[in-house]
Amino acid sequence: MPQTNRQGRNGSELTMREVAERAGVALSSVSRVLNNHPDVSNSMRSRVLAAVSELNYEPNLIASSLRRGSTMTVGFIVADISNPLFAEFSKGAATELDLAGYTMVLANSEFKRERDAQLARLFRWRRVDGLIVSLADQEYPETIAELQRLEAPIVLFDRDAPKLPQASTVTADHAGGIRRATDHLLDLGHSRIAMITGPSSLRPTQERVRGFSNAYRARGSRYPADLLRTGSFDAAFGEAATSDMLLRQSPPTAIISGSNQLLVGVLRTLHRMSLRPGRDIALVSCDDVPLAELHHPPITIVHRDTINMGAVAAQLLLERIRDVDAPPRLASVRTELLVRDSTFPITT
Amino acid sequence: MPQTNRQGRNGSELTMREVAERAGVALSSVSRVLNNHPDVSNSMRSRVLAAVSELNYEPNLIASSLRRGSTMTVGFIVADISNPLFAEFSKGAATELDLAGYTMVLANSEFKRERDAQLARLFRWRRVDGLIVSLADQEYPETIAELQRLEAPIVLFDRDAPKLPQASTVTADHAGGIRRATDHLLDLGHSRIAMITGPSSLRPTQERVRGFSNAYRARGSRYPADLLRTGSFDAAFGEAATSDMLLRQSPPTAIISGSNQLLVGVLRTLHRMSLRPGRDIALVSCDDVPLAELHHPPITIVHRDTINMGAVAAQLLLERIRDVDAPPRLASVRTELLVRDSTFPITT
DNA sequence: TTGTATGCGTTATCAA
DNA sequence: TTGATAACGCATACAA
Repeated sequence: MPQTNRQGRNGSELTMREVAERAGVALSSVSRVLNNHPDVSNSMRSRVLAAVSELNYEPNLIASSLRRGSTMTVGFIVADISNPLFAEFSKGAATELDLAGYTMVLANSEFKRERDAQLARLFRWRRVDGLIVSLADQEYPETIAELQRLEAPIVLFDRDAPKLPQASTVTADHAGGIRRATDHLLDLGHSRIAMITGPSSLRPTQERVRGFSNAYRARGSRYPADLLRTGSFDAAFGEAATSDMLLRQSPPTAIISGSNQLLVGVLRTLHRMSLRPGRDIALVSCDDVPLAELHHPPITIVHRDTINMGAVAAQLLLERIRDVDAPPRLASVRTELLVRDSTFPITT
Repeated sequence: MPQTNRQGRNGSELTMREVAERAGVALSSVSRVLNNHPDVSNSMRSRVLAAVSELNYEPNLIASSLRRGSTMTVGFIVADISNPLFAEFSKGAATELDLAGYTMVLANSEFKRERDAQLARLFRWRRVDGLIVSLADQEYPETIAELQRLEAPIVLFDRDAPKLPQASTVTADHAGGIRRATDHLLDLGHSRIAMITGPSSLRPTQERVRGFSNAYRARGSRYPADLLRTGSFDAAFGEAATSDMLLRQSPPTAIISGSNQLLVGVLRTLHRMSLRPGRDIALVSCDDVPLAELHHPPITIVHRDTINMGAVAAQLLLERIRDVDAPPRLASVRTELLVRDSTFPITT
């Protein structure tokens, strides 16, 4: 005999079967009542519900998922769950999904592309109804292959993946934000502007570089290629890159940091070198966090509504879960420049 | 030619049945091979695996869960997923659970106690194999009732719940940390020390108050009750409480903030009042975040290893998932005082 | 070592 | 409107 024990009188799980017996009706009727099927009489409904509460019956969502073919579950693969920014994305998404009755499963790739692929497979095996992915590497073939095999809808979170044309995408206007930041600095008289940002293979980086370049080009010049550093999103990279650039013969007079984590590294180096933002060097970073607001002086920021961005991702996904034929969509969240005291006119 | 789509020919799912047919063996043999059952011949293994890869078979974890009675899934209810601290707890837990083959489902109560209860029920219905909970309210009867009905093991995360004696608990030595922080301030000559911390109904708050009180009592005095403010963990409360206290006739000369979020509020008020920590007022906060490290001046912190705390929670849970008879355990993570420039000797 | 057969708890189809 | 019954895909007791 296959043995399973949960609750219930004799050690086996309390199921609809017992409820049906108690109410003196058929198993199928219990199911209908519990699923609000239209064709149930009031007397049937009350008899069943009485039995349900007497026995303290609890539905088994696993069995339900198997039978229905849908798990009411959505996966979200993020690159770094401990980054408060990702935490806010996931909060926005989770709130929206909850409202629709979906449970979000959050997974962390730790910026490892192999992990992306693994997780995509695991989610497929778990039969999620949809997937939101902020890939560690938007080109990695294994990951793309795994995602292509997924029949559930996909939303790419701030990533480009031409090989996944069936996916919806949510992004932020990084190019516009950095364009405004660069214009702001150029207007203040800075010409040696450094930009330190993430991996060059990721959309946010590509967009930021584009915005940076556009600002210079609009003035008939080219951006200083020696002052552009792409690499990764972590503090250590920000720290090293800042150090490097400031030790040059002609150091930058302004720095643009491409993320909150990079900002931590940039500030570590500046503090170590006793350079004060807003006085000795101009500083702009991306995404508003307490550190930026409460730093002395407060730091100028390219801001976006992170909670909302998560919510939009969830909406795009739900749209396609509900309507299989809905075409993939692209949504972009706007950015805005919050000018604070870390940027100042250069005096030559 | 391996079929690339996991849907079978007729649109229905590709199952072990097809694999068995393709390999010319019984359905059960496929299952045995895939589950590494000891009694399988090498020839059987290779035949089955060949068919599996030819057909691109993918297991259905939902069906497997139903049959096995275990979902290889663990729930984690946190009060505020967007707080970087909780994000780190969950990262530590997820990493540990992953290693053991479990998938973590993170849920956010937003510090709403009704949400705790709802989520506990949902997780029960989803048949999670275990649950880690950082309750919004450790007394709320509905939540306690829901948790009591869960037959899967529970780990309380930095919470006390005497009504749940079957649960393991992981906590941090908040009392010791605050005791050291208070001693530090008293040694520096401060006597009007304010403490602003979370809800008085939660363990961390209770422990902090205890540590605060102990420090004074060890010196034969009592802590200044008018300077203790408990309330909530958010920045708004920190901002208001700080404001209140500083506008009194005899304001504190030092402030202890009970969380990273409260710190944000405290600093907002101090900045607004142009009071500089480390010069005009001494400041200690709990949990090291970039803001504390990179603030000017850097802020003295009661530190704990958050990632590790998450990992320990996962370990306690796995211990009881694997051995049903294992007794509940209590683990405590140590805290340490990181003395920085925000604390200084008072000059009267 | 392998095959046969059953049931996990639910939903959906079909008659009644 | 209700009831009987057949899947959903898999893992296991048992027979061979």
